[in-house]
Amino acid sequence: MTMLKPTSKPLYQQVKQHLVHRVITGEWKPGHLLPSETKLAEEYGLSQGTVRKAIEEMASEGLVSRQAGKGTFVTSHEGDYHPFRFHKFFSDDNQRIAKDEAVFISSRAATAHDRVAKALKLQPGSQGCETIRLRNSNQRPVLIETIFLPENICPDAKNLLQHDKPKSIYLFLERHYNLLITRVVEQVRARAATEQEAKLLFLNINEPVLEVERVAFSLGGEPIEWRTMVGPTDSIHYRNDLD
Amino acid sequence: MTMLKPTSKPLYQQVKQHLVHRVITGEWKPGHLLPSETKLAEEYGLSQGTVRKAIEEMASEGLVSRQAGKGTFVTSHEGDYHPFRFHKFFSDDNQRIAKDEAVFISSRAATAHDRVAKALKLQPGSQGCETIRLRNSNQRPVLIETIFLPENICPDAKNLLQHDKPKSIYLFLERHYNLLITRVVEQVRARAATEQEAKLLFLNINEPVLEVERVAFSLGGEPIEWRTMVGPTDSIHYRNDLD
DNA sequence: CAGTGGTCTAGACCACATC
DNA sequence: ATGTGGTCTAGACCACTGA
Repeated sequence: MTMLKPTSKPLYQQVKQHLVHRVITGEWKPGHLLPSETKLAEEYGLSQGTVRKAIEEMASEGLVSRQAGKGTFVTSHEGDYHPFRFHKFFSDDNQRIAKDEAVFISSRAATAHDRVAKALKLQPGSQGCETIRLRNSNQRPVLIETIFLPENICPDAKNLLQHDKPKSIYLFLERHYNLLITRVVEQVRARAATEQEAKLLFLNINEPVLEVERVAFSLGGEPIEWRTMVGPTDSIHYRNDLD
Repeated sequence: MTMLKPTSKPLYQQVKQHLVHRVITGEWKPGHLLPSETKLAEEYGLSQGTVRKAIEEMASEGLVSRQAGKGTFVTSHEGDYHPFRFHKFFSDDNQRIAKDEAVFISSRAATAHDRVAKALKLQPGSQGCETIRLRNSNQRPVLIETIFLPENICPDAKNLLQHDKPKSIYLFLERHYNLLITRVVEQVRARAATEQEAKLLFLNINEPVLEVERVAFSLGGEPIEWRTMVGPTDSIHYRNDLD
């Protein structure tokens, strides 16, 4: 029987905390079955109702999912606190367009044009690093990402990016600049594909594409990154879940 | 003692639905104190635990807030539950495209086509009410809304809508059917305008438009409404704020 | 069939608010 | 002192799952 610290916190909270710990440390991996309420109640020396309340909170937070008759399973929590949580593009068969490695097209020094400078509150003509990547879905290029990072905030980004080629820019910003992105604002539009876009995405020119323009802010509320994501939406879409 | 319908739904769900109704209809107004669990349990002829579970769900959804020793209060849902909180369209000068009255084009009985039936989990061929509205920005039509409401959930919607012409469908659903919309899922795509759309929006045919397809769910998690919102994005955009 | 989670009951004790 | 919600227990019955 597992012992709990004799704090004043409610027992079900302590149980929840302990169960979360066991999930995080990998004792129960994503997709795996947890012991039944009865077993856990016995293990912790508590009633089933108390353990139930702990598990129900975890379920409501999406850490586990419950199925009557089968049991409680650890959710594959690729979903919530990972660096792709801002990525809203999904294929029409419900796969997130971010798992596969992005293809790096180029990474070069660039001047912030008006649209970028305004969004990131930079002096007009400020220097930075512009990176272009391509994302695939079902072996087909579906998304062009154009990413601008200001030189004054992210010095030497060009070389670091060319060396790292990270899957996630936000993981890269954490590692190299200690910048944690906590908020993004996106503007979504429909427009015709440019010649360059049509070429990269194997489209006809003037075909409709979705353009997402994003500004990412750090923990302190400072605008850090500007990017656009452009692609056709016949086999993928932008999904938004609101409550 | 209040009677509940002898359906197969769990009692606490029925109690919750009924309590929500009493809040919406103004029996208990924002800021007011609800009867105690004991009183309500007595009133409904159920155990305190069952009523408790109903109230706890309402609290977790922010409809009421609880204070030990004092009681349960209706949340002043001025800020959070307002009916336009799901409306993500803004003009490029940052005005929300929803304040002005929508122009009603038509409201007619219709059969749910495949896309609708699948999204709302209806039998193929189910009946319902299809409403088309137009929204303006700066004296120009910019958004076509096509709204489908199932007949079995929203009986007589056609006549009620033609009579009311409500600014907000969700306010309408609350008033007439006691349905509180708490969650929507949207899929956003870019595509070419159809002939009819081009005519209504003063566009050339095949011009790129943004299409937002939405499914709205009630408090109980049941899909209620299907709609699309279609428009050009040269003077407006779809904005998403993520943290 | 036995085991699981889902629902519902009926009690108990506690800390906190109010009067 | 009384009433509130917060926690905890111990049982009951159900529907669903899988062997």
